[in-house]
Amino acid sequence: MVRKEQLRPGGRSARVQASVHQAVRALLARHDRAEITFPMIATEAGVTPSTLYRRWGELSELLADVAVERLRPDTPPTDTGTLRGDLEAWAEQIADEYASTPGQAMLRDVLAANASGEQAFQCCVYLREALDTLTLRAQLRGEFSPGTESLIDGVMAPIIYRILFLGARPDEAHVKALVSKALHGLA
Amino acid sequence: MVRKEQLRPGGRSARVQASVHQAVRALLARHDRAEITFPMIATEAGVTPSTLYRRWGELSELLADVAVERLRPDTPPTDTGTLRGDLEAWAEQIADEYASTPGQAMLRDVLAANASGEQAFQCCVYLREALDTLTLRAQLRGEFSPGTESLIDGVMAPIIYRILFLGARPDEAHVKALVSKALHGLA
DNA sequence: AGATAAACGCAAATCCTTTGCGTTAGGCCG
DNA sequence: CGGCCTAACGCAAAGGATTTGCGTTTATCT
Repeated sequence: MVRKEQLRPGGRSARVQASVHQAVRALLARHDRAEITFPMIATEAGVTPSTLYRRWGELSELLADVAVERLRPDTPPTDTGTLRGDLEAWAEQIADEYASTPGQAMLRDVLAANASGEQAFQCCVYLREALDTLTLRAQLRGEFSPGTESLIDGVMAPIIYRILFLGARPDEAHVKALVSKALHGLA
Repeated sequence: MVRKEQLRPGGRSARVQASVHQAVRALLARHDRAEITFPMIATEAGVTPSTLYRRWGELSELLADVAVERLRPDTPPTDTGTLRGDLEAWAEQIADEYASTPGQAMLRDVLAANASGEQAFQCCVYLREALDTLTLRAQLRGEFSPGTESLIDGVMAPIIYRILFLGARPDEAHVKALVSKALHGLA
């Protein structure tokens, strides 16, 4: 039921969307997500509940929208001088972000809404773009990179898997081992 | 709100639980999961809705309970004679099962309920047990196995990651490559 | 067998969700 | 620039879902 494609880009629609997103962020800060409802968000945002029902359909869709926006990286991955260093630093950062309580909640929101949405895919695109950046950077240095797909399989997937199913991020040594193994496979 | 620990094991409680679980499976077979509600399940199971609300609290908890039961493997992984063969066959089977439409829905149910439950962990335990079996089997043959943790990182996590975030399982060649890489790392 | 409390059924009250209709205000074209 | 078209919204009523108090059933323990 997400209608981003046919949304009018400017004016009132945009204001409503911004107001609603901000309301969600504000409510997430002071309530358990299980308590949050459309009427609550509507009051906070100054709109009527029916607007939310028509535009987002389900609460999980709206929460996923907000989560994807929060998961979008604001800065490119830091440049440490080597692919190994870049990967280690970036993987640690992602692990911290996604394993935090709000991070885990955002991951779940994004996956729960996936039935009818594309948020999970978009979330995955962010990771892929970052890995593309690191790979390109490595190539410019003359280093060899195993490539984005291998890095997703070897580094990202294990980290995300452990966060989702075990509720805890792998420790620093484990992340380094994953990076080593991913870089070791090809060379 | 899951109270399995303090549930009375036998008698009426057990009958209600069985009836409710069966009702959920029946409803999942003929309705979209978005349409399913507690009152609907209650009617199908012959109980009152308040029983469901008190015992499971949220619909996602009940759906996750049913999903975990369905994801529990009924047979041990097939023995092909080599660890590589075992891993390939088992990974293919898991990929098929989890990537199917009901499989994806079950995965999402399990993860969505994780906020207050332990279903995701239990689901992960099944995979770990199967990998333990394969590792033990390999050791009895005199083969070397990289170990359960490495196999989770190298084979299971990438498969599950791609199913969850991309909505599609890796193809057969990709799975074989994952197994090869996992077995190649140590030796 | 009797006591105890968990689990359930029932029903009322509350809240969420859906939906029809009128109004507002972007976007577009003459 | 002015007017048309319709997406998006607000409002309110109707329909379900959820919660909760209370009495009853029944599993468990002594």
